[in-house]
Amino acid sequence: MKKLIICEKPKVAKKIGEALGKVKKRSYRGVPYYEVERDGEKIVVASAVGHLFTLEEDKRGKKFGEYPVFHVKWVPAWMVKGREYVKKYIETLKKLSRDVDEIYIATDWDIEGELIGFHALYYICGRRNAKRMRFSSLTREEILRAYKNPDSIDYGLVGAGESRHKLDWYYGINVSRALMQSLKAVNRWRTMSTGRVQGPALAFLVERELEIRNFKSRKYWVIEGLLEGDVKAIHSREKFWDEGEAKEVYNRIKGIGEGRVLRVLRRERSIRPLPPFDLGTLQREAYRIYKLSPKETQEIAQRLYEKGYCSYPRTSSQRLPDNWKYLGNILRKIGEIEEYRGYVERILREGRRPVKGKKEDPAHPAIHVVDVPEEPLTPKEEKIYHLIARRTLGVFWEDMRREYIEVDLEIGGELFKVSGARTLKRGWHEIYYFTEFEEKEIPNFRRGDVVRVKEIVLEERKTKPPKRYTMASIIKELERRRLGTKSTRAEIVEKLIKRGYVLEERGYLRVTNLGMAVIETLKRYCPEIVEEGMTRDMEDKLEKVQRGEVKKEDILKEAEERLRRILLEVKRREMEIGRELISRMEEDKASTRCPICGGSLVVRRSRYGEFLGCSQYPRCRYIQRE
DNA sequence: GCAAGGTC
Repeated sequence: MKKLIICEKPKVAKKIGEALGKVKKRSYRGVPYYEVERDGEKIVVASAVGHLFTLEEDKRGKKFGEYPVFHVKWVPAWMVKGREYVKKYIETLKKLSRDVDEIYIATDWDIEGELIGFHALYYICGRRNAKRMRFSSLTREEILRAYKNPDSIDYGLVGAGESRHKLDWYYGINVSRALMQSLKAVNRWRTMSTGRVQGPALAFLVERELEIRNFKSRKYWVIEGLLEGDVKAIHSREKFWDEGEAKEVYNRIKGIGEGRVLRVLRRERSIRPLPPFDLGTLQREAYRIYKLSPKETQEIAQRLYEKGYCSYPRTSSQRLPDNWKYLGNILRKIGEIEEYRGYVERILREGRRPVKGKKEDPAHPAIHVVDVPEEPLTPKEEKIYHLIARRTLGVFWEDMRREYIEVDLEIGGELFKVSGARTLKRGWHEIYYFTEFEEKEIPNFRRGDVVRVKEIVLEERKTKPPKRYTMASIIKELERRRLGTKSTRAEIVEKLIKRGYVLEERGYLRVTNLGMAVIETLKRYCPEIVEEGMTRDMEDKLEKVQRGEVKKEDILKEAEERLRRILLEVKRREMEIGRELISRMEEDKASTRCPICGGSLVVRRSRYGEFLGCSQYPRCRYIQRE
């Protein structure tokens, strides 16, 4: 009996192999796989590298840029630029599956995992049936349990997965093309895109942009009492919206030189260590502390993972593995680093347990360091590594103790407040010192004390518009709105920037006029693509497909018909839309400009086909090559 | 060339 186990990624193949027994590592065309003997059977554990197949348009008889298009098929992903490496994985699976009696699918337990596994089985191994290992963590016990009690493939889930890809393709490709063809209709060109995630993401950036544009600042007044020793007391009303009222209070008390302490409230608070990193939190912290973009942080974390220094980065878990032996080993390793030794020794000696965060991920634990770098890291890798290391260690450490003091003060019959805060014990903050806590010492007020008031100040202030999103805050917002996945959010944001819909300006994301125009156009013609409800709606439909309540062909057909109607209308108005987009784009002086002379780029035709050239030809002979 | 999703 010979068995083949197909995993989602190489690292998991290794883990599963090792859980099943003593492995022999082999490789074919540079792709590793693992052989194990178990109960007299030979087991080969190999893997995919995520999706091995991708959707491609059936271009027969189609012109470039034509829409609508709905005829797509699955093709090997190595046919796509930049993904050539997929080929050797497909070839390896093909070779290994030739003489096996039984196949186990051991991809991640989710919609994409089911599809990845089925595609490998169907297109590479030429089978429809296999056993299915489902595990929610990669511990030895869990892997063995999944191996001994295999499930079967959930074809409903496979159908839902296929539908997810196709729906995203239908909407994304067609509406993107409609935008581009609208430009082309007025003889201009520019890469444009939108989709189920990009659309709503840009839409809520636009929403914030409009809030800022339409913001009317309001005046308000604050009254402060300056006390001895540079202490500020603030009138308990905080904001006076009425100038007359503020002045009345101010005039009444401005000459008063004394105040009386009514109440002193001291509260001690314990602050638990910040939980271990999920990807989103790591991205936010790396941006906040080092100004690394979420995409770069993700790439660095991926490299640290590949080098074996950190755990799997694409996780939404905030919990370390629940395995003391494993954690102990890791801690001992981190303890080899001089600056961490003292902490590690105490954690081990006292058997300290890590705190957990709220978020969980069935497939992976929180991001943690797993080893000490042997080779020197780049400066940025160094930063991320130690950020993760300190976070990991801090999770085991003691609570921080803080004291917050609130003082109520009476000045001329008005209530004022003074607040102070200080750290009593740093605890975990000693290790993970990247968060700042305000230290605001105030005198030791006691109830009944009479305090000298040096001056009463009346200040006019203005309300401020809401802040724009940053690279970091938008990732969190996407997460909150359940748009995109932990793996794709950073890329989505970069894409909006690349398209010229959004600019990063002094650290803040500002929507360009083009970005605004794209959303306005989409809202007018196909509002569903800018509504985040579309994701929710799609998920509902996919669940029905999975449960077998609806046929995938039906929901695909429905989407197709709907899009055909919408796109027909868009096509009829291409020139109008194109003109609108162009005029808004010009306001941005965006990169439709010729980089040589500043003229605009226009579509030109030669006997070799169409190309983009400078409008100033023949004065300027610039041609854009892509 | 356009999406979104997996992974190196």
